[in-house]
Amino acid sequence: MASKIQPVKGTREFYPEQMFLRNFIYEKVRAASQAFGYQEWDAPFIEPIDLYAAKSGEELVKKQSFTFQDRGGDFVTLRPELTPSLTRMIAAKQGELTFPLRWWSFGPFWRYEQPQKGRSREFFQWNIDMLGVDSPLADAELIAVAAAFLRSVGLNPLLASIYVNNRRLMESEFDALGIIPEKRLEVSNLVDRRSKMEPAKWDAYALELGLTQKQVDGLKNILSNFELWKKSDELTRLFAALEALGVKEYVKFNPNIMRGLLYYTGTVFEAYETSGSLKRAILGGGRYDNLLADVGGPPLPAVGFAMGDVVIGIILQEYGLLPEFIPTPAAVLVTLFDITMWIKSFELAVQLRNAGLNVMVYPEPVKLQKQFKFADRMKMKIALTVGPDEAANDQVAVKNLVNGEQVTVKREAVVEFIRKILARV
RNA sequence: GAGCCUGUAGCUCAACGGCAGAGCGCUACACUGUGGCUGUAGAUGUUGUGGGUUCGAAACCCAUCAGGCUCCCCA
Repeated sequence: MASKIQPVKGTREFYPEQMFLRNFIYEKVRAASQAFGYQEWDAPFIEPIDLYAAKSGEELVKKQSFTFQDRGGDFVTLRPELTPSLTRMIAAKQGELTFPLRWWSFGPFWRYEQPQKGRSREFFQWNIDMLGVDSPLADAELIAVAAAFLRSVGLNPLLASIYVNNRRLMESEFDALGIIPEKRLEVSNLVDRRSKMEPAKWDAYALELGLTQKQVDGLKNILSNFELWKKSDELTRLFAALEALGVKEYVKFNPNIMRGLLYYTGTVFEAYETSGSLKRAILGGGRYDNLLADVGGPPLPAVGFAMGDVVIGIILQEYGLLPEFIPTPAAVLVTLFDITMWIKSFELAVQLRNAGLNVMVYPEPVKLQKQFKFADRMKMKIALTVGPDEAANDQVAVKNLVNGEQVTVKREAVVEFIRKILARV
Protein backbone atom coordinates (compact mmCIF):
# COMPACT_ATOMS: atom_id res chain seq x y z
CA MET A 1 0.00 0.00 0.00
CA ALA A 2 1.10 3.49 -0.71
CA SER A 3 2.67 5.34 2.15
CA LYS A 4 0.78 8.31 3.47
CA ILE A 5 3.95 10.32 3.62
CA GLN A 6 4.36 12.12 0.30
CA PRO A 7 7.60 13.36 -1.20
CA VAL A 8 8.22 17.05 -0.60
CA LYS A 9 6.36 19.21 -3.11
CA GLY A 10 8.39 19.95 -6.20
CA THR A 11 10.85 17.10 -5.68
CA ARG A 12 11.19 14.17 -8.02
CA GLU A 13 11.75 10.54 -7.18
CA PHE A 14 14.32 8.92 -9.38
CA TYR A 15 13.22 5.39 -10.13
CA PRO A 16 15.84 3.52 -12.19
CA GLU A 17 14.27 4.75 -15.41
CA GLN A 18 14.45 8.40 -14.36
CA MET A 19 17.92 7.86 -12.95
CA PHE A 20 18.90 6.58 -16.36
CA LEU A 21 17.70 9.86 -17.92
CA ARG A 22 19.55 11.92 -15.32
CA ASN A 23 22.73 9.98 -15.89
CA PHE A 24 22.31 10.27 -19.65
CA ILE A 25 22.17 14.05 -19.34
CA TYR A 26 25.13 14.03 -16.98
CA GLU A 27 27.25 11.96 -19.38
CA LYS A 28 26.51 14.27 -22.29
CA VAL A 29 27.19 17.35 -20.18
CA ARG A 30 30.50 15.93 -19.07
CA ALA A 31 31.49 14.95 -22.59
CA ALA A 32 30.69 18.41 -23.99
CA SER A 33 32.52 20.14 -21.14
CA GLN A 34 35.59 17.97 -21.32
CA ALA A 35 35.81 18.20 -25.10
CA PHE A 36 36.75 21.84 -24.57
CA GLY A 37 39.07 21.14 -21.64
CA TYR A 38 36.87 22.31 -18.78
CA GLN A 39 37.59 20.99 -15.28
CA GLU A 40 34.86 19.54 -13.10
CA TRP A 41 34.35 21.14 -9.70
CA ASP A 42 31.65 21.57 -7.07
CA ALA A 43 30.73 23.63 -4.03
CA PRO A 44 28.79 22.89 -0.83
CA PHE A 45 25.08 22.21 -1.22
CA ILE A 46 24.28 24.27 1.87
CA GLU A 47 25.68 27.75 2.32
CA PRO A 48 25.32 30.59 4.82
CA ILE A 49 22.31 32.73 3.90
CA ASP A 50 24.58 35.80 3.77
CA LEU A 51 26.32 34.42 0.70
CA TYR A 52 23.14 35.03 -1.28
CA ALA A 53 21.70 37.96 0.63
CA ALA A 54 24.67 40.09 -0.39
CA LYS A 55 24.07 39.76 -4.10
CA SER A 56 20.47 38.85 -4.69
CA GLY A 57 17.69 40.86 -3.17
CA GLU A 58 16.77 40.04 0.39
CA GLU A 59 13.28 39.27 -0.86
CA LEU A 60 14.46 36.77 -3.42
CA VAL A 61 16.46 34.82 -0.89
CA LYS A 62 13.74 34.77 1.75
CA LYS A 63 10.86 33.93 -0.56
CA GLN A 64 12.45 31.85 -3.26
CA SER A 65 14.96 29.72 -1.43
CA PHE A 66 14.99 26.95 1.14
CA THR A 67 16.39 28.63 4.22
CA PHE A 68 16.39 27.33 7.76
CA GLN A 69 18.15 27.64 11.07
CA ASP A 70 20.64 24.94 11.98
CA ARG A 71 20.99 23.58 15.51
CA GLY A 72 23.55 26.21 16.34
CA GLY A 73 21.17 28.99 15.38
CA ASP A 74 22.86 29.97 12.11
CA PHE A 75 20.76 30.56 9.01
CA VAL A 76 21.71 28.30 6.15
CA THR A 77 20.35 28.04 2.62
CA LEU A 78 20.12 25.14 0.23
CA ARG A 79 22.00 26.62 -2.70
CA PRO A 80 19.70 28.21 -5.29
CA GLU A 81 22.59 28.99 -7.64
CA LEU A 82 26.29 28.39 -7.96
CA THR A 83 27.88 31.71 -8.87
CA PRO A 84 28.26 33.09 -5.33
CA SER A 85 30.06 29.92 -4.27
CA LEU A 86 32.22 30.14 -7.37
CA THR A 87 33.12 33.71 -6.55
CA ARG A 88 34.14 32.83 -3.02
CA MET A 89 36.21 29.86 -4.09
CA ILE A 90 37.99 31.88 -6.78
CA ALA A 91 38.71 34.70 -4.34
CA ALA A 92 40.11 32.30 -1.75
CA LYS A 93 42.64 30.73 -4.11
CA GLN A 94 43.09 33.46 -6.66
CA GLY A 95 46.85 33.37 -6.54
CA GLU A 96 47.03 29.60 -6.91
CA LEU A 97 44.67 29.13 -9.82
CA THR A 98 45.80 28.96 -13.41
CA PHE A 99 43.91 31.38 -15.61
CA PRO A 100 42.01 31.41 -17.84
CA LEU A 101 39.89 29.18 -15.70
CA ARG A 102 37.53 26.75 -17.38
CA TRP A 103 35.24 25.09 -14.85
CA TRP A 104 32.04 23.06 -15.10
CA SER A 105 29.73 21.50 -12.56
CA PHE A 106 26.55 19.41 -12.46
CA GLY A 107 24.71 19.16 -9.18
CA PRO A 108 21.52 19.73 -7.23
CA PHE A 109 19.92 23.10 -6.55
CA TRP A 110 16.79 24.17 -4.70
CA ARG A 111 14.42 27.03 -5.31
CA TYR A 112 11.20 27.56 -3.45
CA GLU A 113 8.99 28.29 -6.43
CA GLN A 114 5.67 27.12 -7.76
CA PRO A 115 6.32 23.82 -9.56
CA GLN A 116 4.95 23.57 -13.09
CA LYS A 117 5.93 22.10 -16.42
CA GLY A 118 9.68 22.44 -16.80
CA ARG A 119 10.23 23.67 -13.27
CA SER A 120 10.63 21.88 -9.97
CA ARG A 121 11.86 22.90 -6.54
CA GLU A 122 14.75 20.47 -6.59
CA PHE A 123 16.65 20.16 -9.81
CA PHE A 124 20.05 19.49 -11.27
CA GLN A 125 21.93 22.17 -13.09
CA TRP A 126 24.91 22.26 -15.39
CA ASN A 127 27.05 25.35 -14.82
CA ILE A 128 30.00 26.12 -17.04
CA ASP A 129 32.15 29.22 -17.00
CA MET A 130 35.34 30.69 -18.34
CA LEU A 131 36.97 33.29 -16.09
CA GLY A 132 39.77 35.70 -16.75
CA VAL A 133 39.18 36.44 -20.42
CA ASP A 134 37.28 39.36 -21.89
CA SER A 135 36.86 38.49 -25.53
CA PRO A 136 34.14 37.56 -28.01
CA LEU A 137 36.24 34.49 -28.74
CA ALA A 138 35.60 33.26 -25.21
CA ASP A 139 31.88 34.00 -25.61
CA ALA A 140 31.92 32.00 -28.84
CA GLU A 141 33.58 29.08 -27.10
CA LEU A 142 30.85 28.84 -24.48
CA ILE A 143 28.19 28.96 -27.18
CA ALA A 144 30.09 26.25 -29.02
CA VAL A 145 30.07 24.09 -25.89
CA ALA A 146 26.31 24.55 -25.68
CA ALA A 147 25.95 23.65 -29.35
CA ALA A 148 28.18 20.60 -28.90
CA PHE A 149 25.91 19.44 -26.12
CA LEU A 150 22.74 19.97 -28.15
CA ARG A 151 24.24 18.08 -31.04
CA SER A 152 25.38 15.23 -28.81
CA VAL A 153 21.87 14.60 -27.50
CA GLY A 154 20.42 14.58 -30.99
CA LEU A 155 18.99 18.08 -31.08
CA ASN A 156 20.09 19.26 -34.50
CA PRO A 157 19.83 22.90 -35.62
CA LEU A 158 16.32 22.27 -36.93
CA LEU A 159 15.17 21.17 -33.49
CA ALA A 160 17.01 23.65 -31.29
CA SER A 161 18.51 27.09 -31.71
CA ILE A 162 20.72 29.35 -29.66
CA TYR A 163 19.57 32.95 -29.75
CA VAL A 164 22.19 35.60 -29.15
CA ASN A 165 22.04 39.24 -28.26
CA ASN A 166 24.34 41.80 -26.69
CA ARG A 167 23.52 43.96 -23.73
CA ARG A 168 25.88 46.79 -24.73
CA LEU A 169 24.26 46.93 -28.14
CA MET A 170 20.80 47.16 -26.59
CA GLU A 171 21.94 49.82 -24.15
CA SER A 172 23.12 52.02 -26.97
CA GLU A 173 19.87 51.44 -28.86
CA PHE A 174 17.85 52.33 -25.77
CA ASP A 175 20.00 55.46 -25.40
CA ALA A 176 19.25 56.42 -28.98
CA LEU A 177 15.53 56.16 -28.21
CA GLY A 178 15.97 58.41 -25.21
CA ILE A 179 14.89 55.77 -22.72
CA ILE A 180 16.19 56.92 -19.38
CA PRO A 181 18.38 54.57 -17.31
CA GLU A 182 15.76 54.38 -14.53
CA LYS A 183 13.37 52.66 -16.95
CA ARG A 184 15.89 50.12 -18.17
CA LEU A 185 14.86 47.31 -15.86
CA GLU A 186 11.19 47.67 -16.75
CA VAL A 187 11.91 47.97 -20.45
CA SER A 188 14.09 44.92 -20.20
CA ASN A 189 11.26 42.95 -18.63
CA LEU A 190 8.98 44.30 -21.31
CA VAL A 191 11.26 42.93 -24.00
CA ASP A 192 11.48 39.60 -22.24
CA ARG A 193 7.72 39.35 -22.18
CA ARG A 194 7.13 40.22 -25.82
CA SER A 195 6.93 36.64 -27.06
CA LYS A 196 4.45 35.73 -24.33
CA MET A 197 1.96 38.55 -24.87
CA GLU A 198 -0.46 39.44 -27.61
CA PRO A 199 0.89 42.37 -29.64
CA ALA A 200 -1.94 44.75 -28.73
CA LYS A 201 -1.61 44.00 -25.03
CA TRP A 202 2.12 44.40 -25.24
CA ASP A 203 1.73 47.86 -26.82
CA ALA A 204 -0.68 48.93 -24.10
CA TYR A 205 1.64 47.64 -21.42
CA ALA A 206 4.55 49.52 -22.97
CA LEU A 207 2.62 52.79 -22.88
CA GLU A 208 1.59 52.08 -19.31
CA LEU A 209 5.25 52.01 -18.35
CA GLY A 210 5.44 55.62 -19.47
CA LEU A 211 7.08 55.17 -22.83
CA THR A 212 6.00 57.54 -25.57
CA GLN A 213 4.35 56.15 -28.69
CA LYS A 214 7.48 57.11 -30.57
CA GLN A 215 9.63 55.12 -28.16
CA VAL A 216 7.33 52.11 -28.42
CA ASP A 217 7.51 52.21 -32.19
CA GLY A 218 11.26 52.60 -32.03
CA LEU A 219 11.50 49.67 -29.66
CA LYS A 220 9.45 47.50 -31.97
CA ASN A 221 11.71 48.45 -34.84
CA ILE A 222 14.74 47.39 -32.85
CA LEU A 223 13.18 44.13 -31.74
CA SER A 224 12.27 43.13 -35.27
CA ASN A 225 15.58 44.15 -36.77
CA PHE A 226 17.50 40.92 -37.12
CA GLU A 227 20.35 42.74 -38.88
CA LEU A 228 21.02 44.89 -35.85
CA TRP A 229 24.04 42.80 -34.85
CA LYS A 230 26.02 44.30 -37.70
CA LYS A 231 26.21 47.51 -35.71
CA SER A 232 28.05 45.69 -32.92
CA ASP A 233 31.73 45.02 -33.25
CA GLU A 234 31.53 42.42 -30.48
CA LEU A 235 28.74 40.51 -32.20
CA THR A 236 30.45 40.72 -35.58
CA ARG A 237 33.54 39.13 -34.08
CA LEU A 238 31.41 36.62 -32.16
CA PHE A 239 29.63 35.39 -35.27
CA ALA A 240 32.91 35.08 -37.16
CA ALA A 241 34.27 32.95 -34.31
CA LEU A 242 31.10 30.82 -34.22
CA GLU A 243 31.48 30.13 -37.91
CA ALA A 244 35.09 29.08 -37.42
CA LEU A 245 34.02 26.83 -34.55
CA GLY A 246 31.56 25.09 -36.85
CA VAL A 247 28.41 25.89 -34.90
CA LYS A 248 27.04 28.77 -36.95
CA GLU A 249 23.93 26.86 -37.97
CA TYR A 250 22.82 26.64 -34.34
CA VAL A 251 23.09 30.34 -33.65
CA LYS A 252 20.81 33.22 -34.57
CA PHE A 253 20.94 36.84 -33.59
CA ASN A 254 17.75 37.78 -31.75
CA PRO A 255 17.28 41.26 -30.24
CA ASN A 256 14.46 39.94 -28.03
CA ILE A 257 16.81 37.97 -25.79
CA MET A 258 17.53 40.03 -22.68
CA ARG A 259 17.88 37.74 -19.67
CA GLY A 260 16.81 40.53 -17.34
CA LEU A 261 19.34 43.20 -16.54
CA LEU A 262 20.74 41.31 -13.64
CA TYR A 263 24.43 41.17 -14.15
CA TYR A 264 25.12 40.55 -17.77
CA THR A 265 27.38 43.09 -19.42
CA GLY A 266 27.83 41.93 -23.01
CA THR A 267 26.85 38.86 -24.97
CA VAL A 268 23.74 37.04 -23.75
CA PHE A 269 22.25 33.85 -25.17
CA GLU A 270 19.48 31.33 -24.66
CA ALA A 271 18.77 28.01 -26.32
CA TYR A 272 15.22 27.03 -27.20
CA GLU A 273 13.56 24.08 -28.77
CA THR A 274 12.36 25.46 -32.09
CA SER A 275 8.82 24.08 -32.14
CA GLY A 276 8.11 26.30 -29.16
CA SER A 277 5.81 23.77 -27.49
CA LEU A 278 7.75 24.40 -24.30
CA LYS A 279 8.20 28.11 -23.81
CA ARG A 280 11.16 27.69 -21.55
CA ALA A 281 14.82 28.14 -22.33
CA ILE A 282 16.85 24.95 -22.40
CA LEU A 283 19.89 26.87 -21.23
CA GLY A 284 20.95 30.47 -20.89
CA GLY A 285 23.94 32.59 -20.04
CA GLY A 286 26.23 35.36 -21.09
CA ARG A 287 29.08 37.63 -20.17
CA TYR A 288 29.23 39.05 -16.65
CA ASP A 289 32.40 41.09 -16.36
CA ASN A 290 31.53 43.06 -13.23
CA LEU A 291 29.85 40.47 -11.08
CA LEU A 292 32.84 39.07 -9.27
CA ALA A 293 34.16 42.48 -8.27
CA ASP A 294 30.64 43.67 -7.36
CA VAL A 295 30.16 40.93 -4.80
CA GLY A 296 33.58 41.45 -3.25
CA GLY A 297 35.50 38.96 -5.34
CA PRO A 298 38.48 39.54 -7.58
CA PRO A 299 37.84 41.77 -10.61
CA LEU A 300 37.64 39.10 -13.27
CA PRO A 301 35.83 39.10 -16.60
CA ALA A 302 33.72 36.00 -17.05
CA VAL A 303 31.32 34.24 -19.36
CA GLY A 304 29.20 31.19 -18.73
CA PHE A 305 25.83 29.55 -18.87
CA ALA A 306 23.58 27.22 -16.92
CA MET A 307 21.21 24.46 -17.94
CA GLY A 308 18.63 22.75 -15.72
CA ASP A 309 17.90 19.06 -16.15
CA VAL A 310 14.13 19.47 -16.16
CA VAL A 311 13.48 21.25 -19.46
CA ILE A 312 16.06 19.30 -21.44
CA GLY A 313 14.71 16.07 -19.92
CA ILE A 314 11.19 16.83 -21.13
CA ILE A 315 12.42 17.72 -24.61
CA LEU A 316 14.55 14.59 -24.95
CA GLN A 317 11.59 12.45 -23.94
CA GLU A 318 9.15 14.25 -26.22
CA TYR A 319 11.44 13.84 -29.20
CA GLY A 320 12.23 10.23 -28.35
CA LEU A 321 15.93 11.02 -28.24
CA LEU A 322 16.75 8.72 -25.36
CA PRO A 323 18.48 5.42 -25.90
CA GLU A 324 16.55 2.32 -24.88
CA PHE A 325 16.36 1.88 -21.14
CA ILE A 326 17.95 -1.39 -20.04
CA PRO A 327 16.65 -2.16 -16.56
CA THR A 328 19.60 -4.15 -15.30
CA PRO A 329 23.32 -3.68 -15.83
CA ALA A 330 23.67 -7.45 -15.90
CA ALA A 331 23.13 -9.01 -19.31
CA VAL A 332 23.41 -12.51 -17.90
CA LEU A 333 21.09 -14.37 -15.56
CA VAL A 334 22.10 -17.59 -13.87
CA THR A 335 18.92 -19.45 -13.00
CA LEU A 336 18.49 -21.51 -9.87
CA PHE A 337 17.34 -24.94 -10.99
CA ASP A 338 16.23 -26.21 -7.61
CA ILE A 339 17.30 -26.09 -4.01
CA THR A 340 19.90 -28.86 -4.44
CA MET A 341 21.64 -27.06 -7.29
CA TRP A 342 22.11 -23.60 -5.82
CA ILE A 343 25.80 -24.03 -5.14
CA LYS A 344 26.45 -24.86 -8.81
CA SER A 345 24.71 -21.66 -9.89
CA PHE A 346 26.63 -19.56 -7.42
CA GLU A 347 29.94 -21.08 -8.50
CA LEU A 348 29.13 -20.39 -12.12
CA ALA A 349 28.25 -16.77 -11.34
CA VAL A 350 31.55 -16.28 -9.52
CA GLN A 351 33.45 -17.73 -12.46
CA LEU A 352 31.74 -15.28 -14.82
CA ARG A 353 32.20 -12.27 -12.54
CA ASN A 354 35.88 -13.08 -12.17
CA ALA A 355 36.03 -12.94 -15.96
CA GLY A 356 34.60 -9.41 -15.81
CA LEU A 357 30.97 -10.10 -16.72
CA ASN A 358 28.01 -8.59 -14.91
CA VAL A 359 25.93 -11.49 -13.69
CA MET A 360 22.78 -11.90 -11.65
CA VAL A 361 21.75 -15.11 -9.93
CA TYR A 362 18.06 -15.73 -9.41
CA PRO A 363 17.76 -15.70 -5.63
CA GLU A 364 15.20 -18.43 -5.06
CA PRO A 365 14.44 -21.80 -6.63
CA VAL A 366 11.10 -20.90 -8.22
CA LYS A 367 9.86 -22.35 -11.50
CA LEU A 368 12.25 -21.84 -14.38
CA GLN A 369 9.38 -20.34 -16.31
CA LYS A 370 9.22 -17.53 -13.81
CA GLN A 371 12.97 -17.06 -13.83
CA PHE A 372 13.08 -16.80 -17.61
CA LYS A 373 10.19 -14.40 -17.60
CA PHE A 374 12.10 -12.25 -15.13
CA ALA A 375 15.17 -12.28 -17.40
CA ASP A 376 13.00 -11.30 -20.34
CA ARG A 377 11.38 -8.42 -18.53
CA MET A 378 14.72 -7.15 -17.33
CA LYS A 379 15.82 -7.24 -20.98
CA MET A 380 18.71 -9.55 -20.18
CA LYS A 381 20.47 -11.18 -23.10
CA ILE A 382 21.48 -14.57 -21.78
CA ALA A 383 20.11 -17.10 -19.32
CA LEU A 384 22.28 -19.90 -17.96
CA THR A 385 20.97 -23.05 -16.38
CA VAL A 386 22.81 -25.76 -14.49
CA GLY A 387 20.42 -28.65 -13.88
CA PRO A 388 21.26 -32.21 -12.89
CA ASP A 389 22.08 -33.21 -16.50
CA GLU A 390 24.48 -30.32 -17.01
CA ALA A 391 26.07 -30.73 -13.61
CA ALA A 392 26.76 -34.41 -14.23
CA ASN A 393 28.73 -33.54 -17.38
CA ASP A 394 30.31 -30.31 -16.09
CA GLN A 395 28.27 -28.32 -18.59
CA VAL A 396 26.07 -25.25 -18.72
CA ALA A 397 22.91 -24.65 -20.77
CA VAL A 398 23.32 -21.25 -22.43
CA LYS A 399 20.20 -19.66 -23.86
CA ASN A 400 20.41 -16.63 -26.10
CA LEU A 401 17.29 -14.73 -25.09
CA VAL A 402 17.40 -12.50 -28.13
CA ASN A 403 17.05 -15.24 -30.75
CA GLY A 404 15.89 -18.07 -28.50
CA GLU A 405 18.72 -20.47 -29.36
CA GLN A 406 20.02 -22.70 -26.60
CA VAL A 407 23.31 -24.57 -26.61
CA THR A 408 24.88 -26.75 -23.94
CA VAL A 409 28.59 -26.04 -23.55
CA LYS A 410 31.44 -27.19 -21.35
CA ARG A 411 31.93 -25.11 -18.29
CA GLU A 412 35.46 -24.02 -19.17
CA ALA A 413 34.19 -22.76 -22.55
CA VAL A 414 31.23 -20.82 -21.21
CA VAL A 415 32.92 -17.42 -20.74
CA GLU A 416 34.16 -17.32 -24.30
CA PHE A 417 30.80 -18.50 -25.61
CA ILE A 418 28.94 -15.78 -23.72
CA ARG A 419 31.33 -13.11 -24.90
CA LYS A 420 30.65 -14.08 -28.49
CA ILE A 421 26.90 -13.83 -28.02
CA LEU A 422 27.15 -10.48 -26.24
CA ALA A 423 29.36 -9.12 -29.00
CA ARG A 424 26.63 -9.86 -31.51
CA VAL A 425 23.52 -8.65 -29.67
C1' G B 1 0.60 35.48 -3.83
C1' A B 2 -3.80 34.57 -7.76
C1' G B 3 -6.75 31.62 -11.25
C1' C B 4 -8.33 27.03 -13.77
C1' C B 5 -8.40 21.66 -13.94
C1' U B 6 -7.84 16.68 -11.87
C1' G B 7 -7.90 12.76 -7.72
C1' U B 8 -11.97 5.73 -9.26
C1' A B 9 -8.05 -1.48 -9.43
C1' G B 10 -0.72 -1.82 -9.63
C1' C B 11 -0.97 1.69 -14.37
C1' U B 12 -4.04 4.49 -18.13
C1' C B 13 -8.87 5.77 -17.94
C1' A B 14 -14.67 4.93 -18.29
C1' A B 15 -19.16 5.20 -15.56
C1' C B 16 -21.73 11.97 -14.58
C1' G B 17 -27.87 10.90 -9.30
C1' G B 18 -29.78 4.33 -9.70
C1' C B 19 -25.75 -3.11 -9.46
C1' A B 20 -18.08 0.38 -9.81
C1' G B 21 -16.33 -1.18 -15.26
C1' A B 22 -12.67 -1.68 -19.53
C1' G B 23 -7.72 -2.04 -21.56
C1' C B 24 -2.91 -3.03 -19.99
C1' G B 25 -0.39 -5.43 -16.04
C1' C B 26 -0.77 -9.51 -12.29
C1' U B 27 -1.85 -14.96 -10.89
C1' A B 28 -3.01 -19.94 -12.55
C1' C B 29 -3.49 -23.43 -16.43
C1' A B 30 -2.58 -25.08 -21.72
C1' C B 31 3.43 -25.87 -21.09
C1' U B 32 6.10 -30.29 -14.01
C1' G B 33 13.72 -28.23 -17.51
C1' U B 34 12.84 -22.33 -20.51
C1' G B 35 10.91 -15.93 -21.57
C1' G B 36 8.57 -13.25 -25.72
C1' C B 37 3.39 -14.79 -29.15
C1' U B 38 -1.53 -17.08 -28.37
C1' G B 39 -5.85 -19.08 -25.75
C1' U B 40 -8.83 -20.09 -21.29
C1' A B 41 -9.88 -19.02 -16.29
C1' G B 42 -9.14 -16.00 -11.94
C1' A B 43 -7.82 -12.21 -8.23
C1' U B 44 -7.64 -7.04 -7.29
C1' G B 45 -11.53 -1.10 -4.81
C1' U B 46 -12.53 2.85 2.30
C1' U B 47 -14.05 6.02 -5.78
C1' G B 48 -7.77 11.04 -1.87
C1' U B 49 -9.77 12.44 3.23
C1' G B 50 -13.78 14.59 6.44
C1' G B 51 -18.58 16.39 6.56
C1' G B 52 -23.36 17.77 4.11
C1' U B 53 -27.73 17.31 0.50
C1' U B 54 -30.69 12.95 -1.14
C1' C B 55 -34.99 7.22 -0.69
C1' G B 56 -30.17 6.56 -3.06
C1' A B 57 -23.62 10.01 -4.08
C1' A B 58 -17.82 7.99 -7.54
C1' A B 59 -21.15 11.87 -9.49
C1' C B 60 -24.19 17.54 -6.40
C1' C B 61 -22.48 21.15 -2.15
C1' C B 62 -18.73 22.65 1.71
C1' A B 63 -14.03 21.89 3.81
C1' U B 64 -9.31 19.69 3.55
C1' C B 65 -5.06 17.19 1.45
C1' A B 66 -2.35 15.98 -2.93
C1' G B 67 -1.09 16.59 -8.05
C1' G B 68 -1.16 19.16 -12.86
C1' C B 69 -1.48 23.66 -15.90
C1' U B 70 -1.33 29.04 -16.21
C1' C B 71 -0.27 34.08 -14.24
C1' C B 72 3.57 36.31 -11.02
C1' C B 73 8.67 35.13 -10.62
C1' C B 74 12.75 32.81 -12.71
C1' A B 75 19.66 34.18 -9.63
